[in-house]
Amino acid sequence: MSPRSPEQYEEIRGEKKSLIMQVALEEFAEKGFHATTINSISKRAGISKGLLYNYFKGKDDLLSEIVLKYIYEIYDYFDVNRDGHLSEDEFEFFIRKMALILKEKRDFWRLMIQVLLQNEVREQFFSSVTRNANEDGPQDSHKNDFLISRIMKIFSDYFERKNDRREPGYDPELELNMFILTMKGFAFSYIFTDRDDLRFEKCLNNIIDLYK
Amino acid sequence: MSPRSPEQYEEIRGEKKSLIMQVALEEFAEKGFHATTINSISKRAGISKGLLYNYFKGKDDLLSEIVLKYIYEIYDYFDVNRDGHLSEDEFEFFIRKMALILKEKRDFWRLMIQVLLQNEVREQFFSSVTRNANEDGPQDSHKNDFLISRIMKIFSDYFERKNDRREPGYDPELELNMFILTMKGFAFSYIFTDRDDLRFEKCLNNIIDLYK
Amino acid sequence: MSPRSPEQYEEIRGEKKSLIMQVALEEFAEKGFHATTINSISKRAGISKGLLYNYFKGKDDLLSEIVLKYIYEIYDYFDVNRDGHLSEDEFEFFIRKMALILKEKRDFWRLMIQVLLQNEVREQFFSSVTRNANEDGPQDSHKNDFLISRIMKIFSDYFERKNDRREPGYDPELELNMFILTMKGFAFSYIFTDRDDLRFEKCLNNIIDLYK
Amino acid sequence: MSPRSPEQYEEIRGEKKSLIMQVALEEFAEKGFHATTINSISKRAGISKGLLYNYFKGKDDLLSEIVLKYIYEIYDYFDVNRDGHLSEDEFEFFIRKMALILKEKRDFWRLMIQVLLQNEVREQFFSSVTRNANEDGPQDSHKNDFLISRIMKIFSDYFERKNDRREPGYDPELELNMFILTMKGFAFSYIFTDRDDLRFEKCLNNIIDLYK
DNA sequence: GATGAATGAGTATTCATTCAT
DNA sequence: CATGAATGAATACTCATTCAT
Repeated sequence: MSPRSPEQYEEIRGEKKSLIMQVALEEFAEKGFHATTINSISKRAGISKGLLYNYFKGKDDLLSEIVLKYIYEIYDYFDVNRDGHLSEDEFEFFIRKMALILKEKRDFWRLMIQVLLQNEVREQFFSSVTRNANEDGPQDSHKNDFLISRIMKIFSDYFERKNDRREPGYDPELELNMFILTMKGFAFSYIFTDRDDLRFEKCLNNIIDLYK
Repeated sequence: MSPRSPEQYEEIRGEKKSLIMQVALEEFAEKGFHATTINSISKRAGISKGLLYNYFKGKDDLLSEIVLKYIYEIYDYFDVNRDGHLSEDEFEFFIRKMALILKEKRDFWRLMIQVLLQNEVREQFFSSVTRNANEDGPQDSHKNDFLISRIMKIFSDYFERKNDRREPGYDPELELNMFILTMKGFAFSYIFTDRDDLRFEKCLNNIIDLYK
Repeated sequence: MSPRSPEQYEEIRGEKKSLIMQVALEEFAEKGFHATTINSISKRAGISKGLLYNYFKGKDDLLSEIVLKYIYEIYDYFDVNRDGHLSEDEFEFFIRKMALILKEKRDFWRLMIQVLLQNEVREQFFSSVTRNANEDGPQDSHKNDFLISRIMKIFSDYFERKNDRREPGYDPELELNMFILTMKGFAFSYIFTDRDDLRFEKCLNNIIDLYK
Repeated sequence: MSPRSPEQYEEIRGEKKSLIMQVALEEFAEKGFHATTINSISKRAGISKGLLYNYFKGKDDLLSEIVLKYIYEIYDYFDVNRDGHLSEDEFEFFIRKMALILKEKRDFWRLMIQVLLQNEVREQFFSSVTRNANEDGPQDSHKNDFLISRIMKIFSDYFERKNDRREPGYDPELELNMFILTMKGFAFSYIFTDRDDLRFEKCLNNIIDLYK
């Protein structure tokens, strides 16, 4: 007789929203953002089209909520709020964690690549990131950049520190860039492959050997 | 006022077709395949919608013709019909050529990534390739695979040959995979960046140093 | 903690209903009937959508209840249940009262115009009215007509009576029609203007001078 | 075999566009803007929904094109580009022309009232008009105002001139406002009535008698 | 070859209304 | 009484494709 409590409503909303985002992510990853219809998402989620619009303003809003949610999740994964110092063991841990995230959030990365392929979006997102990481100046912590540039800075410092105890020809900036490039190669190979592959494990070990 | 010869007609047809494909590629790369309309393509090409359908069966046909055309172009770039033997100098030449192609055909690669993101397409395309390249058996020359697997085979042989004169721990298959992975990293970094970057040149030299 | 008496419940119901109708009228007047959503009404009234359906069968029902309520209010304003005789002073009082009602119920009139713009509704509403007023026969007191036609009849009689003491060319029916027409002009000018305007007062006085 | 000439295409476009606007106006006038569907318009015009969007950007664009078209038509009707001087005969001609336009464009006026009922739109449209007309200063011929304010100025001048030869109590501004008000009353009465009515002719004559 | 008007199936989105709690 | 999640029919709008000229 009596209506649900606000907490009950909040819980229902939270669960439904999660469900929709999960289902939508899968569809987006499989078929692409544009090729995925609101219809198929709601069908697959077992809800009506209208309900989806109770939770999201539209298809674009759904997309950006998904992207933001996962970015924050990944951010939390790395617990970036540490002292900023990366030991060699932590470095290895980091790399293996990255591989794990690639595996567990493969759908998200596929979606992310689609997003980054659109010219306008890409620039806001990535451009400033690498630039910030290579600079020594105080971090310019704009909202968007903050998450990734923070990680980049930690790696930049890591390779800078290795500079001290290496041979003269060692170029820390080149080393950083090559490391990032190699990780991107690993990531994209992984994302574009469906099944798990024994070779990836070997490559990962090799990358750690090379840059640790 | 004399009527054009059949050859002239053929040439006109060829040029128009090329123009349309060129324009379509740019639009696809900029806005994505689904977000690009036949209307905008024909407008930008300065022709009518109807005429486009004189040259292509439909939007999908336009896409696959573009993809095939560029794949063949890239294939020709490498002049793969050689003896299959790759010297160290040829290896370096190859890598630099690849970088050049990335630069000149950036639009194509952006489109290609979109294509490969669609699950069904991806599998037909890439999966068999790397497997073939790692096998010694006679080449399985299916249409699609042939082009890329042929190149892969040449690289596979290259690293196999280096095995003979290196230290005991050398693993040619791992070396091949790491090389491919690194090149992919280089490629994706390049594709997703708009402006040319000094760092890419340094990275390229480093890659050559590492794997030549 | 004692349960409310039935009377209290009834009072609460009445107040809630009034609140909803008041809010709905404002929204209808501002944005138009179709452009106003049940959602915005209930939000603005501080209640749930469901509750609104406890008081009204639907959006249409809400509309017609509003229209009827205000018509009766206006009817009461004029206290039409008099003897039907209109003195000159009462005539002036009437006109000024009309102006007052226009001012105080501006939202209602804006809604009313929307209603009358729909073909089907308009006919039921206004057509018979003026005809009735011009006829001498016994009033055809259909529900809808009754309210307005009663007023019209009073005015008709008023101008008929003036006929007796005026010059030969005096046409009471024309005078009635011109008076109604002028009042309509005044009304519409007023309704379509947001701010109060000094000129309206002057015009009103002029109208009274002309037809009193 | 050969395609239509640009002129032929232009002709087809023009006719179709007119047809759609005509039909849309009727529907808008009958059922109201919001209650009219693109579907019903296209059905009634005997075309597909898609075609409508070849000619108009959307429902709103369709509306504003209709409104503008008729405003310009009405403007032309009055041939306002005269010397600005209105003789008594021209005054009468003007009034009768207005009545004619009301009759012939009744659908348009019904639509116009709907438009003016929306708060934002109304202000841009009418507010500046009457103000401009009452001022003596040089006309501020902003785009929107120009059409109507020009007409208003002519009437304003007309009543100003009558001031010279009338008795002392004559107030030209009041006379102008009363005239406008009366014409509005005539217009609205006319617009809200379906059939033609003998009484309107009588009223019109009376108005001319009063203000000529 | 070439044009662009015309189609219609498909898509995102809205909103009155219902109903379990 | 009261709530707001849930529904689904309806609606504006898009776009690949066809076809008469």
